[in-house]
Amino acid sequence: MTTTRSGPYICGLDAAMDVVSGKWKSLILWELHDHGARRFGELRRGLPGVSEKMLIQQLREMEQDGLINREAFREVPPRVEYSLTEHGRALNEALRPLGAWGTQRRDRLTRRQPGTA
Amino acid sequence: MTTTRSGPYICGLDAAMDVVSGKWKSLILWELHDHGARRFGELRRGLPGVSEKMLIQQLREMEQDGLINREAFREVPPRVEYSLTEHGRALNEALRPLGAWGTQRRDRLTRRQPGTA
DNA sequence: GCTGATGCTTACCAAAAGGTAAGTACGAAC
DNA sequence: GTTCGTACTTACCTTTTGGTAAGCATCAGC
Repeated sequence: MTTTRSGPYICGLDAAMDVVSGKWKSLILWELHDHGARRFGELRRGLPGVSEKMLIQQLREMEQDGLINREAFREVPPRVEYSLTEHGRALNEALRPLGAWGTQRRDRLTRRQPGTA
Repeated sequence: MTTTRSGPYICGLDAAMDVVSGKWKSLILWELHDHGARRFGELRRGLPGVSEKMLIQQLREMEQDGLINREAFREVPPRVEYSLTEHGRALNEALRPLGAWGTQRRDRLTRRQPGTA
């Protein structure tokens, strides 16, 4: 896929979910928001359990969707830095209430099923 | 699966995405928010393209996750009404900024690729 | 006793998403 | 010339998700 995704969206939420769904994307957004520019390897170490293939795949899609910037430095060994674009930062702000809701939900769950979470 | 989902969430966003991801869930939330209580058939007609299997599946998961109520009336032909719980309403509120962001994104896309969306 | 309406359930299949493991390119250090 | 570190790439496989189509249970109306 060489262009940005754009299904026949029914509503705005639809269009946002399309961009944000993907096992690691919200975590990548968070990581970049927290640390500013990060290298590929730093991201990999920051996301426990992600494989290189998955990480790159999600980064590429997010780049195509205009959420992040990729800057490659022509050095050896290579260095590549990822950072949020303006749209990415705005998305992160828009996700904040959802994150807060999720935190409350997680608290509810762990209080009721202490061993499961 | 008889209990609520609860993976080992990394952050609140994670926990929220788990509950909201699923092709029709955000649309169901929106539909219930818009119309209040709705019958199974009304929801099906309100979501263009959804199959009965998918609709029920998503409704069951959302019920288990405490987002919606299911009320069955013992009539013939049967009548079942779905409505948002308090948590469901709170989730909808938390999704509002994300929906707004998505609407902006959709507008950007349609302005730049007029035939694709 | 057949049809219709409603809300499911089931079996089976296709597509998409995700995971594993190995390989590549580059030059610097040894 | 072999090893190291970085950032990928590729082939192959498994798991998850979504879709299709048919069937079921109930009773009212005809």
